[in-house]
Amino acid sequence: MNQVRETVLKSFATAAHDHGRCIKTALAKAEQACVTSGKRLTPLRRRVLELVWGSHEPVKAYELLALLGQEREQAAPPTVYRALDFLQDAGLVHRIASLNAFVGCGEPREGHVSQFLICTACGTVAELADPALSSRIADCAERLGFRVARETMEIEGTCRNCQKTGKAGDHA
Amino acid sequence: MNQVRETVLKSFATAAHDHGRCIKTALAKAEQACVTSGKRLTPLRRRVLELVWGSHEPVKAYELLALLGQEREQAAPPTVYRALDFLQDAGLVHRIASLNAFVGCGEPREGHVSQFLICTACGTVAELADPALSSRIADCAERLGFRVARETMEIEGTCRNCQKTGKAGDHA
DNA sequence: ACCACTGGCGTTACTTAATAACAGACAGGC
DNA sequence: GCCTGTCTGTTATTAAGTAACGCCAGTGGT
Repeated sequence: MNQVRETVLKSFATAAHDHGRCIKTALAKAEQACVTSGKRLTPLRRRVLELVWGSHEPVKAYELLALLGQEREQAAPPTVYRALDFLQDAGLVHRIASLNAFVGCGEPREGHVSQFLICTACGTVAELADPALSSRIADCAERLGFRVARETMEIEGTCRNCQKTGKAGDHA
Repeated sequence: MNQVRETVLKSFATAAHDHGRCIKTALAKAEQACVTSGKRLTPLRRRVLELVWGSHEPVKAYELLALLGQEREQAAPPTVYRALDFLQDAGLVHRIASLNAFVGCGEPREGHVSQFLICTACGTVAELADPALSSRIADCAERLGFRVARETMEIEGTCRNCQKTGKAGDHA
């Protein structure tokens, strides 16, 4: 059985970790990824990415819109949705369908799988990248002649911290 | 490795299967389940369930609303959403988050897992219930001290039929 | 230098999705 | 009868997402 990826451990250690640094790293990686793949990380897109990375909690499109509205006159829905579309295509953010929200992706790579643990108490989201899961899915699908294009896995529950502190907030 | 459940095979065999019968069975099971658990499957709720079972394709809330509107004067969003909420709680329908849509559940049971194969060509959805997948998820989660409450798995791709016929419709 | 083409963005308007809050109806227990 | 809770009707509003059009800056060809 495979080692569970470090990404996850990091993300749930929110109390401890230096998030400013976390954002910087993410932005740097993103920039790098765009250079490599010839995609244009414009100021607007960069800023949206930065805002998404504001926390490890999923951010809603209209929240982003409001944030953008504070710093520039012009901010309509398409502004933010277009940026988000780009970022998704580039593998820099993931959309969490069950929450209608977005989170930054720590390991930009196109065609990336999308497996998340979502703590409904604190709202934190951790990305999982378990090859065993993916391959099990592939097995099931193949047996049915189904060709997999995209997998979405969103697991809600309570993270270790929130179990300890008995939190029960409603970030569902 | 476990046998993949029959449910799936049935659902993708849409061309062949007698859907009228399929609905009837589902409704009967639902009624039974409600009796057993002391829940009230009112005429409205029953009708909504029936409409959801109209096909094996996911149905949108506002489509249901329109259908309801044809047969009764009064049909506002809450009408249909409340019915859907009830049906979800009772485990009679599933919500497919990535599509904002609903499908009937062939095996009503509360706390049911939710694993779907979604054909983006024909729109058909098949429910998967693979214990191995669930247990692998549980493993990953446990290792991180994460307590799983609900799992959502939505796998998009192309079903066997559509691969053969080369269909490429956009039921994404 | 000029032109055409493209991609990114601004803007307006609209559709779809979902929920809040309040009011009436109705059923069952006492 | 009356109280209580649950189901439904109704109105209004918020959130989410998309369509369509036009401008402009950069790029590449001639």
